Amino acid sequence: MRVSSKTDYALRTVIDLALHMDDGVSAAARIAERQDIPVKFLEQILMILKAGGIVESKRGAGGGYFLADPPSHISVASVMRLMEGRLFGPPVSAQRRRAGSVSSSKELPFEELWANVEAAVAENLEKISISEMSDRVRKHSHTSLDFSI
Amino acid sequence: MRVSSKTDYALRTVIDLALHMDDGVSAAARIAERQDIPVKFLEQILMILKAGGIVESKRGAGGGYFLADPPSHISVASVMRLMEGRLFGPPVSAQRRRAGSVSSSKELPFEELWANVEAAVAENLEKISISEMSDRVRKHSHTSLDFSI
DNA sequence: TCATATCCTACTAACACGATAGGCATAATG
DNA sequence: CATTATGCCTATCGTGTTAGTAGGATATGA
Ligand code: FES
Ligand code: FES
Repeated sequence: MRVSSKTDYALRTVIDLALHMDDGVSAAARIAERQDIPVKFLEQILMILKAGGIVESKRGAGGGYFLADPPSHISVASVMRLMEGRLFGPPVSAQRRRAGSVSSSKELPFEELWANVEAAVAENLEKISISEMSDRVRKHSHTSLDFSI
Repeated sequence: MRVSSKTDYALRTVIDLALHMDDGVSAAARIAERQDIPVKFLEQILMILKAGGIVESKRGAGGGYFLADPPSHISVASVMRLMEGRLFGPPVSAQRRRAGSVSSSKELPFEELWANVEAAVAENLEKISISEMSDRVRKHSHTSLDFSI
């Protein structure tokens, strides 16, 4: 079970915007090179983030993107939910499709199981804000100047 | 983020085996029809479950599969981990592949994040045993005889 | 008017997933 | 011994999702 690249990129993007709030707006191209994300792919991600109310934008020359809310008010969960839909969902097996989503009573224990896990994940990710994440990133880029070969 | 059908099938299979322990071994074909899983697909899943030490098998006529351990000693987590690899892992983005898994220090906060979530998921799933799951299933197939149209 | 942006849609390549197929190996049964 | 029932193993395939590209329309500041 892996997180999608899209979600990964989205998180990096939002954190990047938090780290560069003072510089005013950030053009997609700027973010892309800072975070090493394919520009055109990033544009799509930014559209989703905008539709989801996480970032706002300013068009035209000198334009770019910026966070719609203070970083401390944005949770990792909200970003992830926007990109992934459910944080931890049940499978949509062919079996289920054959049954036509008639969720028989035998399915209930499974639904309960997955719901519990999803709740655990949500609890975890709701607690972490983008400002916490950006703090961590900042700390790490200071401490290690990376003299490795 | 959805659980794969493979994991879903594997769980149902193991629970099915728990429910039919008295009948001796269960042939793959039996399990397949009881759980409505494509037989040949199930065979592959059973191979994995066997390699993972969760089920054992008896070959030849009258053969079949059975649990390697008592259901109370098998956790949902162990089955799921076997099928999915990591319970909740980081993405393997092209970015990361370009970097050649050099996990720079900037990645650490992310690794920490995913590791925490994975731990939460694990904690949740480690607690639930197959015997609990089979109990729940049993209870539900008794209580509701499903007179729905 | 030009350069620099966002915005939007369509397309495509690669991969993962769910599933299928065919055949070999082993064991029970008569 | 032949037959039948099973597990064991590998290859292949169709489809959907994912990750990434491409091109251009639209807006804005200088
Ligand atoms: S026992 Fe009925 S869903 Fe938990
Ligand atoms: S602050 Fe958590 S990884 Fe360094």
